Amino acid sequence: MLGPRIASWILEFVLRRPVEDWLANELLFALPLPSPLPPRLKKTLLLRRLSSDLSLRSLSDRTLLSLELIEELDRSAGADAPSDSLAAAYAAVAVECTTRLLRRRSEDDRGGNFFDAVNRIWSCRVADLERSEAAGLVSATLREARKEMEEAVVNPIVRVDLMGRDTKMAALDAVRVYLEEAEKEMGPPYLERVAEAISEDWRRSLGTGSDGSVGELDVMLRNLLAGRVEDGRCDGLPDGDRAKSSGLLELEKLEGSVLGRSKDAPEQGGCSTDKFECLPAAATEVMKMKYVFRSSVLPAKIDNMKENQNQMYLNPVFSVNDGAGKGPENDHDAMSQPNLTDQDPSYLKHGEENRERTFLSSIDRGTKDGNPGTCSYTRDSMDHAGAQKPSLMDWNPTARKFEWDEDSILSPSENSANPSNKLQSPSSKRRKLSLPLEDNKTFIIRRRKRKWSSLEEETLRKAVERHGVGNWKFIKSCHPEIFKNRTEVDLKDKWRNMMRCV
DNA sequence: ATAGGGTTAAGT
DNA sequence: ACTTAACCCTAT
Repeated sequence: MLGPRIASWILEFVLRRPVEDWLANELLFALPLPSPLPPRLKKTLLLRRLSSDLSLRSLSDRTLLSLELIEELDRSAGADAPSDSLAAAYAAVAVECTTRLLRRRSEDDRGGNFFDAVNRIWSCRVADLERSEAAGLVSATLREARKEMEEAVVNPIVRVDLMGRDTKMAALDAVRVYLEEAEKEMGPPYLERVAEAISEDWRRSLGTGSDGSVGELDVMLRNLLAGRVEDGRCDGLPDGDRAKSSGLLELEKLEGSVLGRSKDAPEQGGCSTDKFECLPAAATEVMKMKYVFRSSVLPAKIDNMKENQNQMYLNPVFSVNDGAGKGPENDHDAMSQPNLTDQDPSYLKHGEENRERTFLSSIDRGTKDGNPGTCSYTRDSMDHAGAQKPSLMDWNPTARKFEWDEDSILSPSENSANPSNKLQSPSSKRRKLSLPLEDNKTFIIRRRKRKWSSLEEETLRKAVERHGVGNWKFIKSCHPEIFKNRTEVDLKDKWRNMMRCV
């Protein structure tokens, strides 16, 4: 049996190792993780995401978001204030996210993107931050930078000065410094600590031997995946590894004693959770987190394991950062990555990406409304967190539709050739949404209705006042946190509604 | 990306 | 049963 707690340990361990990103992702999907995810695992995922950005040398708004989420996570774990290095990284990345648009200015763009970015990042995002509980992220440096950015909007000399600076290197360095510090603070992966306490030999057999070879670990993980971790059961390990697997079981039992005497273990600053909680596995949050991570680390198109394996051999797109404090020396060989988008990772793009069969089994096919044709997610993070802020790892809120047919569950690759077919009704303009099972065996998932909060309404009202009607995407990007559960279309619809009442 | 028509479901 | 906010689909 592979319990949720052990699954967390394994994932944390893997995330801290230089395994391929796709492998880590597959494991994220395959493992029976607990829900809510343990804070320590969340933080590990976020750090890994940062690490990925760093090794890809791709800093974007999503990097900013990662840093914000880390701050929020630390804060909810009781940390007083974000560390200097976190605040410094945030400031440096914010500066880079703005100035890079200055550098990239092209013939058809007369700096408009830069002005947009200043507005979006500095006038909206940072201003929001200042007013929020996350104000700790707003350092003196950040304030100064904000002044400078706003000055740059009106003063070409400041812009030229900005362009002359290597803000990218500065930001990458700042992120690197923070990462090193954070990983040090986290200490070695939990699994490693437990294993260490039990047997040096066992630890080596997991592939963390002194030769630093990852091959063995890769093989083991692939076996694990090939065997499909189902129903919390891990029966895919080769015989030789079963012993290790049951060793894990023993570990779980030993958790108390081992951790009870973990004085020699490194301090667990920042993220207070020294140990993973063991909570019942509810699919929703786990899925959310999986989405966040998957969409953030993987290249846009990931269809199945086989393809990914091919990709691994033929086209090793990702140069995964060594993670666990191996140091900054590999900066030079981190080539720029064509496949990486600047998109906010927490938002999946389109239907095709949603059509992942891997996690179908985890979807809550709620039939509480008695409608057999609809699957409903219960993804209201407020429900879990009470009056708390929405979950950090909110599942992709912009996903609108989810569909598949029975055949594609059995053989996903064969039927996914032209997914858009299924969207079109052969005859009429619109499909009969209420009978999805009858005509084409397609499920339609409708998002749960969420009433607009007064904060959302007020923010929208002000934003429209400021930026005008119709700039929905821009407005959303100005308030990524407030509108994280809304699509641009939602904003538009809401405005339409608000206008109807007046 | 956005506008506008259409659908769903919560609330009365 | 009716209203309407929230959500979905698709032409442009």
